[in-house]
Amino acid sequence: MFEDNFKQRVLQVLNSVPYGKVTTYGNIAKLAGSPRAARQVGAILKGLPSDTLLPWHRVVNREGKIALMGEAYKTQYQRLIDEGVVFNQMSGHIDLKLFGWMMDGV
DNA sequence: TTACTGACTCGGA
DNA sequence: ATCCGAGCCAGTA
Repeated sequence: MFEDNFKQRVLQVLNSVPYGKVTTYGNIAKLAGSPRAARQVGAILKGLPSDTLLPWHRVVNREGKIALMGEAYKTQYQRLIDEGVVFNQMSGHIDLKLFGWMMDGV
């Protein structure tokens, strides 16, 4: 009945992350009802089709850094830049105080 | 059914 | 700040 799959709820939360903002794997897991299932969020994003309309690039780790490597990193980085998200050039992290969406510290 | 995996997170050194 | 070890839990085999 009303107990949707964890995956479906994660996708729903992800779809509500606003343009120009970012959130963390752990935060999405919490909003989806499983605070400790951050790793599953990553696994779900990994399985998304390349042509998905979901804003998967707005998800970073708790340090405000992109969890991907190589080409995928560049893709996510560029898409965030296009949305106006600012990266600290020295450390490569995003200031979650400014760009974080529904984060605890805010 | 059990065992292993990992786009994560946290606490301690 | 960095590094390391352990916990977590939904998929997958």
